Amino acid sequence: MQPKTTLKSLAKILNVSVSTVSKSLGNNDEISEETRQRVRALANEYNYIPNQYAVSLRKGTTKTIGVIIPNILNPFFAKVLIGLEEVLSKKGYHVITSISHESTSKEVRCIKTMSRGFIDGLIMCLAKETQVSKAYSHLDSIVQQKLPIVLFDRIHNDLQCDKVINDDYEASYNTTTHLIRDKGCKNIALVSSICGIHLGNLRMEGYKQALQDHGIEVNEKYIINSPNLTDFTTRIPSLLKDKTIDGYFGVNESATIRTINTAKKMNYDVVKELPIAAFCNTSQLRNHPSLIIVNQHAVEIGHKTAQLMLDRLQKDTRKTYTTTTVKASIDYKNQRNTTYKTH
Amino acid sequence: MQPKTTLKSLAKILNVSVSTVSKSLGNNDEISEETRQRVRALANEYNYIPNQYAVSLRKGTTKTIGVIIPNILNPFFAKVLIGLEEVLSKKGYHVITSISHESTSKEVRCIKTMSRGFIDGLIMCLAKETQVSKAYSHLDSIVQQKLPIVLFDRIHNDLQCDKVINDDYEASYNTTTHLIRDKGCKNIALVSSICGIHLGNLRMEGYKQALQDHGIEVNEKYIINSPNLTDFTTRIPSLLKDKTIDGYFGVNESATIRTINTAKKMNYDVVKELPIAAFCNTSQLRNHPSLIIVNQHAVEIGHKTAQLMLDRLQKDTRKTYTTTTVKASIDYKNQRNTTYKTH
DNA sequence: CTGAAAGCGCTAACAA
DNA sequence: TTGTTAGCGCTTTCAG
Repeated sequence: MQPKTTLKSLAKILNVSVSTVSKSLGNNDEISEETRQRVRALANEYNYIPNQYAVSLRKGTTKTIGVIIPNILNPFFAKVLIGLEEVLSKKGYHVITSISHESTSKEVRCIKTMSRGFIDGLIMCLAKETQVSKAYSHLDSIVQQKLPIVLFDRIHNDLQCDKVINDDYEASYNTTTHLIRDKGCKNIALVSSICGIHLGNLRMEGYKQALQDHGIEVNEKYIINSPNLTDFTTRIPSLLKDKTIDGYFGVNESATIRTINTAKKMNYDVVKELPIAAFCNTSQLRNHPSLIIVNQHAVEIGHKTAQLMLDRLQKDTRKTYTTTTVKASIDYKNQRNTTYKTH
Repeated sequence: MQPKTTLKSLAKILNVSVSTVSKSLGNNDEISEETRQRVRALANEYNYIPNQYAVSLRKGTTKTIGVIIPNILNPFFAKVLIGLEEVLSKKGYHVITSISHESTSKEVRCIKTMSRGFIDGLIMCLAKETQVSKAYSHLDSIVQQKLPIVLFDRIHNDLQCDKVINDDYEASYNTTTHLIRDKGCKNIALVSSICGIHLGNLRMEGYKQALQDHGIEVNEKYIINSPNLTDFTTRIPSLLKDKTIDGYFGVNESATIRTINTAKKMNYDVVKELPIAAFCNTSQLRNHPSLIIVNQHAVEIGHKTAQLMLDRLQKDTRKTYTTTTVKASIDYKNQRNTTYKTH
């Protein structure tokens, strides 16, 4: 290691006290303009960067936000992360990211490492296992510690914190309606591998309600709803062979991909033959010429989530927690309909 | 904030000194077994977690590794990240990630924030802009600071540090050979959007050499090599219309996706009609029934990179730097041929 | 076996 | 306008 540039070393060179240097760098007007300039010049020359650990220890604030996401390979989460970073880093916050790999125990571990001393706030999306088993006790302990927390996408309603979600029910309802009204579909198959996750259930309900509101009976034969992608291997082929089906709705990305690829293996290009709508963030699928994309506006979810965290960090006296909905839009005309609704 | 559990607070309760508590928790045998147990029990009860910032400040070591990747939406990088985390977190290291968005100035900013006080070592993949402009001076300053650094995938040969790469030239050579020998291709089109990146050039050379070695002349008409994806929009259609082409080689993922989707828009299912080989990490493409996948073994690149960092952190007296090659394999038979070669 | 004390680099009262 | 001092939470000599 090179002899590190610290306040002390700068002070020595300039023959002033450490606190003078500290104040100068903080542009404190207790210090004469002249001294401030001398200090700044030298600090610059020596490429001085304050030691974040010392600052944090002293100030009791860390200027870093922890983020826990379930799966980095899902581009939805990658995009949210980009959005988070954009607004957080602009405000001088660092972002440290951990991945729970959809497991509750990993989630607990991540929280434990981050939650004391290390971060000022926690942003997270619940692991699948956590939502399915409804084991939320590890979250309570964060709230008790008064560590600000913002949940996004997969939330736990009872937790006292800010939340950001999609309008999953409405988006699903509208998409199904679009397939019925504009595409003339009557027998719409639904594929989902997020059974058990709350937003998965909402999307399912939106689909069913839209069918009913248009006088179409729900047919369980047309629905694959299993958390296990391997179930798909056996069930998709029979679905695809059912020629009464005249439209598809992929309620999540991996289920959609699995369906399309299985079809390809059977030498059947579903996307070309039938209208397919899907929640989707992969560029691969998004650029697909004929897919009807449900755009979740992941980056904006990141922005909104980060903003809520920032607000909370500034004025945590405010006791009311908000749930913000970022509306998904259907990109069948390449249009963007993003609007926020706070309640 | 709840009154925080610190060494001090535990010491007070137990009526011992802070240092006794500290040593007990460190399982120091200066302290009697009995006392150690009492301390451990209480620490457990109060859910004590040491303040990382204080520890780092005191020890002069941070137990965190900074990672800079160019683009989180590229699943190759996401997978490397997973690999890095797996081995680093097992050794008690935290990982903080920043994204350079392929820009040199962002890269400089990331390095600046991380490089003093904050991290023990830096793992990075160069931004496209950095490689194209060959502006490497910001890296020299890290080396001067004696901060351990490991480069992966897109490296800078002259930098004195450990490196992990794919055998890009050979992988490309072998893939092209496979298309020629096993698939009977003679006129193989190549698409690339990583022109200017060193490994992009290597893959290009591997392709050309394989052609020549099999007595096939390189035809520039068959090659799209532009850093700009929008160029593809104009050039791909004429490529696709050229019926003398009997095989495709996608030298990177986004170029491949763009090509396949453009074909689809033209109602032409290339993948079904012709052999297509591609460097690829997206599950969407990977599961594609008839694609010939060049598997880069991204997760293992992460493992290897992390291991090199760990080694360097332990015994940095060793002066020689190694470049490790993780061999890519061609998954045309769903086989896995991963081997390492260190030179 | 246990404790007192110093100090990592920084900030912020309080003195001068 | 500048400097002195105390202390954030922790580890680690050194003394008892």
